[in-house]
Amino acid sequence: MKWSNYFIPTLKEEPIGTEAVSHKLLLRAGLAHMLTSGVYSYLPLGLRVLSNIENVIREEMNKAGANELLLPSLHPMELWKRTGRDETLKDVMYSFEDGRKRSMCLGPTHEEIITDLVSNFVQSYRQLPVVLYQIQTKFRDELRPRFGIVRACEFIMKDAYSFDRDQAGMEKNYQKMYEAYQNIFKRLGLDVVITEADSGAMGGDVSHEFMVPAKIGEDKIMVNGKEEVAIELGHIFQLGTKYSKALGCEFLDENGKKHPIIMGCYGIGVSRVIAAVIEKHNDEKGIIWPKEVAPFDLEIIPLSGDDDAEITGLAQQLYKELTDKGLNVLVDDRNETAGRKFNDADLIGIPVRVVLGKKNLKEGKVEVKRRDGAESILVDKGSAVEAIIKQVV
RNA sequence: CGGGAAGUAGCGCAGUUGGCUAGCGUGCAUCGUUCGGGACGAUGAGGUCGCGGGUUCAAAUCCCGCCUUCCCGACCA
Repeated sequence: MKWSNYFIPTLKEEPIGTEAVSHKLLLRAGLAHMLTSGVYSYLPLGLRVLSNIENVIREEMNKAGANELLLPSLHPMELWKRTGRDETLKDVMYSFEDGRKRSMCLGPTHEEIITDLVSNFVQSYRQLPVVLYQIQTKFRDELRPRFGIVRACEFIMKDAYSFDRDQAGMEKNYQKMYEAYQNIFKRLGLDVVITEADSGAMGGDVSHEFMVPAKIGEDKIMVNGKEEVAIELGHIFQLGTKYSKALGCEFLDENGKKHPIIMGCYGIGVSRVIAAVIEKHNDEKGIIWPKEVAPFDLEIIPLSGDDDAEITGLAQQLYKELTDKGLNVLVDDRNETAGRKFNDADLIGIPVRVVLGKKNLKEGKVEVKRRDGAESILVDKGSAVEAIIKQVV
């Protein structure tokens, strides 16, 4: 990708009304833009990061045996009345009457919807277990949105639901999800602290939260004697039969006897993960993306203010060869000064930077530098591709 | 929803004891010189001073009401 063809509106100055480091960098690096309090647009670079996070989650969910689907955001209130959550979640629900005078809401979560769906198709123990998940926008009327995308009125969540015939089966799926979550956060470069938690409005007996200690946390946890604030990124619940009973989601056993399905649900605040990753991976110059999250694998910076044909040509050649090897490459081909390119590169935090400059090229060398390391290395132009790949991997 | 702070050019800010054509930095446009850490010069475009009302010869500035945003608290991925 050429920078000149890509929309990366970086900001030189700190945006007003930002406190958290991750919030400042989210906006300065051109990842997102606020439409109104608690509502954000994801710009091309931010969308790449979001997609990377989603894909890590997808891989681990699929590995754990869950199937992806997509549920609607627009719900009839009728379904929510059947579990009584039209009342318990009243304050956070965006609800309204539509043109046909139907009472509707925008989904703040999806237990009711998925349970209703499964009840339509599952009748027998032979069809169980079923584990489904989606990655979708949730709507919550937050009175106080916070720290940019950390607590927003519209945010992206991965929510999975398991349906089993008995407690043992549900606990098995719960354990699989627990392990999948550990893998996900590890791959995303986050050290999570797992705590037993209160199930709150979700219901059920057992639940665990996946927390990342960070300054902008909204929850207080004990890290195993000291109190720390942390961001809640994931929460898994053993729901039991609360929703299946209320919505008639039942199956027949071997003896033709009817039972409510035993459920579990498993959420990750996907958009919130971006903030957590930035919060944990930055320095005074900008973001330092972990490999799996980074919007590009590497950035090539040709310093060819005078339209130097050798530098421009080498940039094109490296771009092609590295792209052919399957890497995502960003080339800062803008007609900007070196200082500006370097500062923007540090800000957007691509893991590896390759600088093509006159002085080094005279010696037949190009510079390769990792964003997370201080020392740059000089490599022969001829063997640059191999040397660069070594740094990326 | 309680407490605090703030709204002036795309962005960051100054101006607020009422007074001339509302200013600075940055960004943007054009031209020239630059080109390894946010370069320099010249010219230029860009404003319902958050909104509405009031006081006054005169309001960005004073008064009243409202809106919006951020931070702390209570509540949730």
